[in-house]
Amino acid sequence: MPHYWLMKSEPSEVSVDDALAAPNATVPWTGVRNYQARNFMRDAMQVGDGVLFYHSSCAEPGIVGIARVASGAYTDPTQFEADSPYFDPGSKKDAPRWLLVDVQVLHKTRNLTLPELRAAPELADLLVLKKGNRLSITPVEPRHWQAILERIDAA
DNA sequence: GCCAACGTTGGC
DNA sequence: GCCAACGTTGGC
Repeated sequence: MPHYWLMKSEPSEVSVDDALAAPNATVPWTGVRNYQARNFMRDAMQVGDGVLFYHSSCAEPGIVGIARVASGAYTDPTQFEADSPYFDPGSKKDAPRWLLVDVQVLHKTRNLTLPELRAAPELADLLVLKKGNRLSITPVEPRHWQAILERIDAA
């Protein structure tokens, strides 16, 4: 039983176009520094899970691509790189604190914007739309996944 | 740039 | 274990 996820990326860091341009359209999802998001990757994600690629902190936030989980969780190397913005001096090599998965973009979509998502009654319970939500990785229910695919094709 | 909301830290 | 202070996220 596959799971579905929404994963946020700042396009100024890694946009969907950046990901598509990478070898095999696959990028390591570096920089997750939140325990809940890490635990999703570690405990629940499986290779092949569906991913909604979301652009955050930009002019037009929204879902911009369909992707898949392309690896199991493994150590995020940037936590040990002193010159990285994701450096974590508290993480030890023999007990890494942070993990990542590889994400493969399958195709771009039109930008299904945040206002559109908010306007869709069937998406009222989508976690990323909840007030105060800051999680960079959230699970997506199958009915929401389906509704979002339909919304992308519509319009 | 502002600010609401949330997570983390650290003193006690 | 509590909670105030602080830092970060992310939409606007």
